[in-house]
Amino acid sequence: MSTMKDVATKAGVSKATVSRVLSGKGYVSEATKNAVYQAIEEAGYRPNLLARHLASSKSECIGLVVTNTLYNGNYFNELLSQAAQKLEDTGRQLILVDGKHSAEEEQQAIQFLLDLRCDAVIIYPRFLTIDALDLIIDQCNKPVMVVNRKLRKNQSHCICCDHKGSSFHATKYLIEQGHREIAFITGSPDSPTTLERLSGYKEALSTFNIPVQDNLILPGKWTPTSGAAAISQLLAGKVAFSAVLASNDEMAIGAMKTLSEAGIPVPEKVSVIGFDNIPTAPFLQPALSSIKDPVRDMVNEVINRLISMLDGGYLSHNNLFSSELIIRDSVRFGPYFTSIK
Amino acid sequence: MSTMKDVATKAGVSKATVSRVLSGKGYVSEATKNAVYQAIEEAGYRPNLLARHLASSKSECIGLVVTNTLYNGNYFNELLSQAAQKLEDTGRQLILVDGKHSAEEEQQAIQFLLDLRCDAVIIYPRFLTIDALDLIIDQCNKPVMVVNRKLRKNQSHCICCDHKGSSFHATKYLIEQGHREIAFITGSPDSPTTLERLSGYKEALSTFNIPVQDNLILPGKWTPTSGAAAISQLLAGKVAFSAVLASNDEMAIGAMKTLSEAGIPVPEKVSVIGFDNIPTAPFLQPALSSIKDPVRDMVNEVINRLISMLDGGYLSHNNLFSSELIIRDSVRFGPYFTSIK
DNA sequence: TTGTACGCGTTATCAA
DNA sequence: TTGATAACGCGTACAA
Repeated sequence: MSTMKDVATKAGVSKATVSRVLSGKGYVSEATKNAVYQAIEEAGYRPNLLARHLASSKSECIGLVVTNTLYNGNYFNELLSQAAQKLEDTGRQLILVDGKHSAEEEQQAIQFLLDLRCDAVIIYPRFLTIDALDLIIDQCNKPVMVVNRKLRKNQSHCICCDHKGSSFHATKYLIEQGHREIAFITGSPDSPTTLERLSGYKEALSTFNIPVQDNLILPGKWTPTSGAAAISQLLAGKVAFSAVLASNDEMAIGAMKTLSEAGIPVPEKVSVIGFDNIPTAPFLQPALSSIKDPVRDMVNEVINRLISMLDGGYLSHNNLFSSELIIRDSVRFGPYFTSIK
Repeated sequence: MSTMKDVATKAGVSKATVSRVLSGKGYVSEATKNAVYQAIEEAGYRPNLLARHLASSKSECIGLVVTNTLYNGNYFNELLSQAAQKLEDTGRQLILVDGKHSAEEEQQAIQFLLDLRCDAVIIYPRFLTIDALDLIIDQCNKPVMVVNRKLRKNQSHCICCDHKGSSFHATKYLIEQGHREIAFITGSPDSPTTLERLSGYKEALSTFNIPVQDNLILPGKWTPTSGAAAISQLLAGKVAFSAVLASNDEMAIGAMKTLSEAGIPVPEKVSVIGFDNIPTAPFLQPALSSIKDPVRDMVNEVINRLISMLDGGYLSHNNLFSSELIIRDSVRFGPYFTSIK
């Protein structure tokens, strides 16, 4: 690879002049400017970004850390594409690195980006605790934003979705439709989101003086298979239920499959609501109502706030974004298995 | 940020010694080693990767270029997660950068990775032509691999899926089931994959002496909506058909929705096959048969070959991977609209 | 308007 | 076993 020095000698000028031409800063005569451009062309010169970033201590890069176990599903796609598109306008590059599958590796990924001298870092955490994240932000001199985790200390460095609130509202909606036996399928036990959605469900029941039944709460793992298994378990136990709230759409889809195989029509006999809103789902299963997370809006806010930290100028703050309940079909009241009970 | 020099003075040694301790190369006494470790701890030292990579001209990074318009869909997810997981084992970092939405920007993204001195680059091209890609590989001194594009010149630098072959076989399968009026929904016109799948369809028809009917070939845009529209067009034109081959699963899903709304049972009256194999689809619509692209296998081969270019030692070559036809439900023969015709 | 010289934080090659 | 010192390629005061 040819360097700036090669270009300089070829054009008969010094390195400094070449640098000036490239950066557009400082005065250069038209004549030498052209000579330099020609030399660049002839040499097939390309700047070495490592050297440039090292010398200038700027990189115009924004890092994003996501665990590869999350490299699937609609949520990640929206996060990534929105971040990339939003950053396009600012002339910065988005760099995704793998958080792999442990808190330690997640932290290493952040360190990697920092060591690469990224201008800022976005974290969509999976394993790191709130305290660990707070500590990282404290110790780090670069702007850091955390998506989907409510921090204890650095609250302006995080953007969250009101999972508990939206779960509460979904449950409330079902109750208002007349449902009283509402099954709930949880997410993986290690996810904070799992707890938030579950607590929203419980709180709504309490608010309406409906007792929480443990046998209506089924453990899931975010997958269609686990959703299907949850319903099988319910049916095998002959537990009465007229509605299902699944902690994501994949599980809701699995649940609906089991229901339909058991000859239980949705939503005539059982209403189903999922979270996260898979785009293709309504095309296949209009009866699946869903709660749509405002991923795009959150990412938007994250980037805005990062830019403001870098350039200044941004003011408004909104930490907690609310989900939207999408009713794809009338959710009707028809308690199932009540007679059997 | 503290540097190696800080650590050196704190430990009472020279930079060179610190470097030796960190790299593990060269002889260092246990005593000074410990002193250095302690100084590193106290200083909260972190290596500057820019400087390291600059000095060593190695980065242990592999770049991946994908257009952000492709940051959705199952295909991208599999590509990304497989690449990340595969690279984990080799101790290298995967860096995804955005190819944005033009050939020029796609090339810039590659240049960016090269300028960052990535050890190798993987391209999943969307806009760059074969010739442009060949040129890039010729001019580039780093290993470059192209996914899903058959190059003219640097054939060992690309891995492809046999789209034409799999489309041929799917069509052949339908013909063998007795179908003769097979509708085909294309992908976006600017995609090479679109042409390959279409030509496989046409070739199969020719092979069995079935005339290609232009009014059975509908333009799609990869989306469920466009698939639905294609079938609407078919029905409005009262064109006879007993099977649909959609160029991806999203369109197949859209097509099935229109069919079911029109009261046409799948697969009893019309058989539908899609490409790419969305994981959740079978949970919702068992009647949708699909052709599964060997994304994981291809990425696997790409990484293997890159590693071999970097480290040496890899031998076998397989440029063209074949898809697998997944029949989710018996595809039956039942020409639709034949009576009307 | 241009060139010189130093710094950015490492690695790597010599001597010592 | 260690320490100077020269790269690595570029940005940038400062001087000319």
